Parts: sequence; C-alpha cells; structure tokens
Amino acid sequence: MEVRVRYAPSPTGLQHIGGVRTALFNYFFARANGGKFILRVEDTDRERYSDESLQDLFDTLEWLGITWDEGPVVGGPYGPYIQSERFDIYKKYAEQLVADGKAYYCYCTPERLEKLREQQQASKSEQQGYDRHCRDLTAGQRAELEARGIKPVIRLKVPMEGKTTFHDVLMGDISRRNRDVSPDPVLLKSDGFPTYHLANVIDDHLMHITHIMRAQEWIPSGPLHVLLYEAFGWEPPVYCHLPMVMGKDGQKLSKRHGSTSVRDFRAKGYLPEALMNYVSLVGWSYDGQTEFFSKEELEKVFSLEKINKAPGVFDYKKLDWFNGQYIRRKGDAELARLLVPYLEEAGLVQTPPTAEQQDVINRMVPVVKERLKVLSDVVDMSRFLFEDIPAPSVDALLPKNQDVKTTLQAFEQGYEILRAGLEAGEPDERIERSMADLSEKLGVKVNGVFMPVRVALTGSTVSPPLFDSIRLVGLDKTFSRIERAIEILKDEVQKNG
RNA sequence: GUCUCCAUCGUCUAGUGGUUAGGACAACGGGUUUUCAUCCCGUCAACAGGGGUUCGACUCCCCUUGGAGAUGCCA
Repeated sequence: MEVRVRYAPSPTGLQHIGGVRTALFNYFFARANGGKFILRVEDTDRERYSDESLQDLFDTLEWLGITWDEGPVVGGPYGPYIQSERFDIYKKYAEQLVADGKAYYCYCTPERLEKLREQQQASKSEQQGYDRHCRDLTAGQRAELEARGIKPVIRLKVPMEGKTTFHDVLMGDISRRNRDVSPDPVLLKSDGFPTYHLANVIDDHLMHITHIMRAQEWIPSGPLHVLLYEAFGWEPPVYCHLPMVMGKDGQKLSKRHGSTSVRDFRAKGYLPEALMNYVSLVGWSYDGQTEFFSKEELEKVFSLEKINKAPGVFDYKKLDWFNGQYIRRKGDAELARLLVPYLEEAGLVQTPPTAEQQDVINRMVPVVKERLKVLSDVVDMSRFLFEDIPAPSVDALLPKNQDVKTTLQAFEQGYEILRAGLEAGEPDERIERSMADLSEKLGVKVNGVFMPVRVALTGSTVSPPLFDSIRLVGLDKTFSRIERAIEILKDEVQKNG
C-alpha cells in the first residue's frame, strides 16, 4: 500500500520550529518510502485565522524547499485541501453520526460551560470537562430549546464503559478507559464549523492517509480519534507521535525562549539547509555519529525506527554551529549574493550596490566567511568598510598595559613603516615583519604596535585581519584614519605635558 | 485534581543482557594566529533512586521520584 502522510497546520500564527519539524519528518518519511506528502490547511478556527499565517506557511515551505504532492495550489484527487472549503462534508458526517445515535445535539451555553469548568477546577473533582447535560434530552426538550432559537453543537457520545486502545509505532499500545476520555467533545460548533477532531479524522480518512505523524501533545486525543473512526466504521491509520521540541527550561518551546518562527531565523540569516539539518536531529538520529545531512540525503535515509521517544531541547548554540559550518561550505560568489540583502537593509550599500560597493563585497567575502555565525553578522563586521568610523577615544587606542607616550611612539613609527611599505608595494609579510621588529626594538608587545592601527582603521579591537582590512578600505582612507588617531594621541600627550 | 507519556554527560544523541558507556554542541585548557574567528589537539562530563529477574543489567519487570502533555464551541 502506498504511504500517504500529511502536514496539517492551522494558519493561526507563524510557522515555528515544532511545526516545521513535524512537516519535515512527514515529508522525509513520504520520500523515503516512495509515498505521497500532502499539505492540508486546517483553518477551522475563525477567531485566530489570518491570511498572513497562510502566506507564511507557503513561504516557509518554499524557503526550505519542501514541496507537496497534493494540497493547496497543486490540487490533487481528494481536494479541496483547505478545510474551510469542505464545510458541507463535515456537517454531513456529523449529522450522520447523530442519526446513527453516535452523537447528539447539545444546547448548553458557553456561559454554563464556563461556570461548570470553574466549579470543577475549584473543587478539584476527578471528573473534569463537560457533564453530559444534553446527552439524553428527549425530543420534547430538544424542540423547546430549538424553539428558543438556541443553535446547538454536536457532541460525540463517548462510551462510559470499557477502554479504547490505539497503537503507536514508537510508544506501543496506549489505552485509556473511556470514562477518562474527554467527555463528549464537540464535533460541530454552533456556527456549523467543525472542530479539529472531526475535520481531522474525516479528512485523514477521505484523503487515504496511512500514517499520522504529529507531536506527542496529541497523544491524549488518540483514543478519542479512534472512537471517532469506530463511530464512522472506518479503519484508523497508523499513529506515530513525535517527541516534542522544548525550550531550555524543559517547557514546550515558545517565544520566551527566543526565536521560534522560521521567519525570524530566516531574517537573522540562518541558511535553510542548516536549519533543516539541525531540526531534523532533534528527535531523530541516523547512527549517533553522522551529523551532516542534506535534504536529499534525509529523503533517502529517514526512518521511523530512529525517532526518539523523549522530548528534546532546542539548542540555539548548536544551530549556530551548524549555520557557521554551512556558511563556510558556500562558494564565495554565492555567499556574496546571500550577504547583499543584509548590507542593503542596513543601508551600508545602495540597492542594488554600486559597482564599487559590489567589488568591496566580493573581495571581503573570503575574509568574513569564517567569522559569520549568521548572515546578518556581516553588517557589524563590515560597517567600517562602507561608512566612516567615529574618531576613536584615547582609551580605545591604548593596548592593554601600555601608556599613552609609548603607544604614540609605537603608533607613529609603526605607521611610518606601514605607509612606506604599502606605498612601495612591499609584500604584507615583509611589512608585518618590520612592524614586529619595531615592537621588539621599543620593548613593547607586538600588539602594542598593531592594535592602535587596527582600532584607528576599524574602530574596534576585534576585526578581520589587518592587512585584508587595509586593502578593503583602501590606502587613502586608511592613512587618513590613522593620521586622525595619531593626532588624538598627540593632543592627549600634550595635555598631560 | 485526574489521565497519558517520557527518563544516558549542561544540551542533542549512540547503545536493544557482557562496552574502558561512543560521537557532536557547549564549557574549559593548549597549539596555529598582530585581534577576533576558523582550523587542530586535549580535559571535564551521564546511565534519576530503590527493589526484583538473571551467572551478569544502562539495556527486561515493578515501585518511587522528577519532567512534560492533555483535561476548550484552539489546534
């Protein structure tokens, strides 16, 4: 039998790490088994729905390079794949359940339910949830409530006795006494919209889904869904509940842990291949040894057996490491292309860059490449190449444990050597060597000569290699920045006699 | 409260009765380097606790503890 799996997000927010991990696992499983990957939009919550979320779903999957065999846009034999376009189907099936005596109309108001919930929570009674108030209404009672214009919901008649068991590929058999299953959950809301449980079960059946891979937070709903399949007389699919993705504190990953939406990661300059690689490794492993997987490899190698049962903490640091690794594997030309938007957005270059700016970008790529964790790091790293830097302070120019006078002396003499060397076109190593010799002669650390130059040129003690930076900035600007800094030190010396 | 699930270094994990419990990230130390980073080398670091089963348990069973999730006319 052909494997058919689906990712069924609800467009009520930006796609986040947990959701994408579920999408990825489904997608890889389908590909690894020569099956179909289906995308279904579960937009049954009118309150929280947003167009932006739907667009974000498409953008995210496209960015990751995840394509679907059936679903919105591409269509397929069991469409439509957007639940809001299938409402008549859910209504029909829900009413059929009522006709079969498997479900019933409930006229309880939200206010009553609210009060009920409060009471139960306050009293900490064992039975939480709906009290099945309308389960056995007589025809007469129903007619009266109907006459009052109350729009009913349809609730499932969950058996009071017995237990329901379902099999999970990872977890094994999971069973629950029926009296512990959510008491008579709503299937069809009073506005005629289906709830998740109803729409999900009906669509999975109608779309011939063979395996349900979803997060473990759905385990408690498992028996309920099986009960629904039974009520319809359908065969449930194979279940595989994926371990959840947690934050550092062990709670479900959420915004307070940091970025969670793929859009955020993308904006900061994480590469899709890095994010995909890392995310695939939380809750799944290949051999505990191999860590780098391309999308194509994952499509071949992914298997259910290697999925972990325990929840996993999302490690931002390891993601950073992966991203750095992938950045370093990029060709210079491609990396340059990826970096440009960040420079444009920061206003360091024009949009698009001028020929001159593009030339600087191309030449700086090899230099910044091994220093980037995320693409947006390039902005602060290369600012001094595109903008004039503020005049450095005296303190900034002083190397550690080196006074102003000594520094000025080293700086001036170092500059002379540097300038002469550069203008004569001497190789960098030779100039470097001469400056190092100077430090020895003056009895200061090598740093004592180089650091003032670096700070004068880049405005920071941390920068790309000095000579690369000089070439990138250009000799004229380099000299004027250094001379300005020398003046600052001179003034300081004069002030203090 | 009730129900369900889970449990190997700080983190992600390998391990399916006999291993010096392996790898990666992080941390720390060292080397390369004029800074930072990269790269290389090394160090620290785990089977939650208690009972069984067994010649032998990280591996199987039970209990405890801890954690998580669910308990909605949200998904």
